[in-house]
Amino acid sequence: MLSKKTKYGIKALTFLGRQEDNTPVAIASISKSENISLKFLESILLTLRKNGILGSKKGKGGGYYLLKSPSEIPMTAIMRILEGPISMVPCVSLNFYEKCDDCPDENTCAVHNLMIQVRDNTLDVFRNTSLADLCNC
Amino acid sequence: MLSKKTKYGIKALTFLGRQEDNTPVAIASISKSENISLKFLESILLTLRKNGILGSKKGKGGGYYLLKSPSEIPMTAIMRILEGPISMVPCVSLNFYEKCDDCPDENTCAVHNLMIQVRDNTLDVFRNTSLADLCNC
DNA sequence: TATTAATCTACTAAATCTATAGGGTTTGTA
DNA sequence: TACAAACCCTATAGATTTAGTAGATTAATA
Repeated sequence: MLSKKTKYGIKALTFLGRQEDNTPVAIASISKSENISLKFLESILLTLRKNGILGSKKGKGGGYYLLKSPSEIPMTAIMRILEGPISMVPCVSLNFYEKCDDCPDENTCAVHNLMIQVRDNTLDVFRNTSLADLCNC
Repeated sequence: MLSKKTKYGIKALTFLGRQEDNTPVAIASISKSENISLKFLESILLTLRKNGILGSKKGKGGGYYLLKSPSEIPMTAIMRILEGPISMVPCVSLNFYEKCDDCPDENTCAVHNLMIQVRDNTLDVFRNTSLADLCNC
């Protein structure tokens, strides 16, 4: 299941990507427009900033803005920052690999081999989608 | 993330599918062989039985066994029973649909449209995989 | 019939995660 | 200087996950 954190994050990013110019947008504006709890959104945008997706401006007229053009932001990046691993199990994760405690041999593990397929398919979607694609729908 | 419940469930089913004949296998055997907590596995197998995947036999010489041949058990069924919806958001779920509170219009929701793609790809994998495929690796 | 081996049922519990709320601090701008 | 906004820290209720404990029930067998 997609966490609300990710869902809200994507919605906020899409909202920012749809802005005419790239002037900062206040959290409160996004919160109202997208029906997202203000304080929750605050923490989400903060992690997006810390991970190089967003920039911020403090004080009056401040807010958040995209650091790159939406077409240059792949969904893989967004998903990994907000949701974490794209794989359903750590043992098939490219960026967050971890060995399973219980499994003696990955090569003969049914779950492992199945989840590699799922990962590849999901990855295909996210790699071929940028924030720009989400903004145009 | 795949829950341990699902992971263990799949491993147990694979173990059962790899048996020579279809005589009942005791939970304890599966538990030892697959490194799964006995009582946790017990509850997992119970739900698989209640959902028509497994049969059980009580008393001495009892245990669990597959009700159908592995090739007749699609992974979609197993996943839905153990993990629940295959979709990452309820608003794109075929079997567990729910409307989002926050979203005014699904057709223009970026998350919705993205997750439909993910669902379709994941579904493809599960639909084209049966338990038999997992047993042969 | 007594024993044993197994499933079944119910309750509990620790740990972690999720989604939020509150309050105070800092910084930039008008 | 006043204000508006991001920033930071803490707490927390609730849900979910992952078990563990205790016992009841059932069936085969000696």
